[in-house]
Amino acid sequence: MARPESISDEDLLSRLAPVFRARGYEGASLAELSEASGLAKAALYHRFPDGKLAMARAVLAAAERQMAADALAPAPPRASPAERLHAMAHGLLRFYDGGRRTCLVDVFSVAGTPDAVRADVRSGAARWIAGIADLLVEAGIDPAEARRRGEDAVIRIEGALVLSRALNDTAPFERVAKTFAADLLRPAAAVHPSRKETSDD
Amino acid sequence: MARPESISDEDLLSRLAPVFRARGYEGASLAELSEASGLAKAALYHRFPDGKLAMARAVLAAAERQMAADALAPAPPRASPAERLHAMAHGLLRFYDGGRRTCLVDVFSVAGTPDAVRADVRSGAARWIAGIADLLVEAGIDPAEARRRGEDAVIRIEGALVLSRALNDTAPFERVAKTFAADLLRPAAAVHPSRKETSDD
DNA sequence: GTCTATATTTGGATAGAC
DNA sequence: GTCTATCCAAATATAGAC
Repeated sequence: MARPESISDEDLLSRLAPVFRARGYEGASLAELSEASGLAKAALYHRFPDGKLAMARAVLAAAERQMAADALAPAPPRASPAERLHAMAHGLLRFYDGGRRTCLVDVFSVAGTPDAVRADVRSGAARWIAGIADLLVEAGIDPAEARRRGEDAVIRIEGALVLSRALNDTAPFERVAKTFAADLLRPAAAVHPSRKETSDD
Repeated sequence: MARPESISDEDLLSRLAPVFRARGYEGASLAELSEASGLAKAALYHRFPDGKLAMARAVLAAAERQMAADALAPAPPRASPAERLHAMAHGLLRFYDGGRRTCLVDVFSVAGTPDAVRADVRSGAARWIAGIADLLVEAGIDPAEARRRGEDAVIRIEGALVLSRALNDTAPFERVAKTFAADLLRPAAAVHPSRKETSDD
């Protein structure tokens, strides 16, 4: 521990990520990032010449890779869509630590975050939705409906994370995870036979 | 414009609110708050001796009042639950500017926000859920189920706001608002007869 | 490749004039 | 009740030794 030893990029990102997750882009100070990583500020600038901006983008990219591994494709592609969706729900519970972890899509999309990061968030969220929709299409769901349900899935995940955080109670997120697969595979929606689509305003 | 004229508390809060909404607690700087309000920093401290903390709490309290007026009780109490829920959906669209406005429950619940503000958010979110649940009970829904649906409503609202912000597209929020009333009043849920509740992990 | 030390700007908050 | 001017701490970022 006496000598400065190099830390791998992967390890480094895994230590920086919790700071960005918890504090958001603006809230994550270099002092905190330095302490969390065990590297002095100048060393962080050596690894990330573009500073905090580059750190945030790298953390976001790593999160997307981990999400893809943990949640989008944890079950073998040969498994049934239902099995894969249950595996996805399980992966989401792990990825978000049962609802205690903040989602970067949430904290990095607020104003004040640099545009480059926000653009990454936008494309990442779109890929996330598309990934879920693809799975639902494989399950025999109409593409347009699959797209809607992919959005619904992300909406429920993000909303449950916000509510669990606000209430300081993981129950909402756990409940959403529990009904995740069934909600996405529910029958043809049977939309209110007598009033098709609610025609308000 | 020559003489300093007093501004009403209500007007003042309505000018401070967008800054907190857009930037969150930490992101909202006194420089921005000063510019948005038209008051010098020292004048803001005269109005709010406890500084930014007091401003945030006052803005949050005002938002809760406006939410109560716009969304929770815009339709006459005599109206049917379905009518009141449609009115609520309409009020939500207005309150969140069609999905362009951030929710304070989201941005004020992140770490870095003072505990006093986070506590306000927690109780406010709980009241919000309870308000919706009460309405559903009046509609004849079982109290436990009404509570769940109240949480679901807030989850969908918060999630849709996050997604609309992340994608820079109001469509997700608009879609949630459109199906809001019908989703909350849907039939008995008919929960997956053959596998009650998904027994994973 | 990491460190200590520092430059520079911006943050929240105050003093005191009017 | 608002202003200008200022204080001090913390922010991002860099210089230069090792």
